[in-house]
Amino acid sequence: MTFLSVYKSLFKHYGPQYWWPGETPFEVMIGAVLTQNTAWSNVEKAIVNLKQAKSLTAEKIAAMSAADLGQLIRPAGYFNVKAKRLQNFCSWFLGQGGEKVLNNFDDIELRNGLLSVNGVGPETADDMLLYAFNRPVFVIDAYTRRIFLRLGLVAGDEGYENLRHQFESQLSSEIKLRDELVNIYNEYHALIVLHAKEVCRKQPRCSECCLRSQCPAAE
DNA sequence: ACCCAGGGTCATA
DNA sequence: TATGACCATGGG
Repeated sequence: MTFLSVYKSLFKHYGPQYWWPGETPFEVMIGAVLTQNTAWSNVEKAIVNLKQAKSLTAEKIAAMSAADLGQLIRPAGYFNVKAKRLQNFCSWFLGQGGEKVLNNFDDIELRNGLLSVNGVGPETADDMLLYAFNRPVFVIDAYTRRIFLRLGLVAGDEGYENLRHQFESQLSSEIKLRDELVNIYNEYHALIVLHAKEVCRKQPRCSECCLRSQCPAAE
């Protein structure tokens, strides 16, 4: 059993997800911060507010007061913390020269830059790298840990980087074309989130799970 | 009324 | 390095 075979099962069962939900790369970046430990339905409301206020740009977010920004993103929760984080990110984004310049950074350089922003941790940075910048990074989240621990493919207590490299080294050894690898990382993470939310939670019956033939925990 | 959600930072030991 | 406290809204 491999990471690739699990991916194939999920893809066959659910089909492509075409993530990330967002109209522009910048919207994806903002959504990545807003969705930290928060349901996506709440993030959507915050993004609608930002759009209605015509404030979904790095310039506007960096310039407005933290209090005003906090009110706009309030439905996303932790609004005081996230207002500051969004401003930290937008200041950095503008300081680097914006999207045009950042697109020329290599993968490592861009990842380190994102991680240097206070409020952007490994998962948020990888969401941005994969879904806004189309870079080949595998996103690890709580769902990924749970599912693959259950499948017996990981120990479960590895650090973030360790786990990410496990997925990346194995998948990149099987998929040679960069664009194809990016596409698989993109769909894979989306499928993991979908599977965890829509199936494991609502319908925790192994006999109905599309991964049952690969899962030691299934009857 | 309770539980959790597509994390991250900071203060302690 | 490794825990714990803290942040906060909205849906099930």
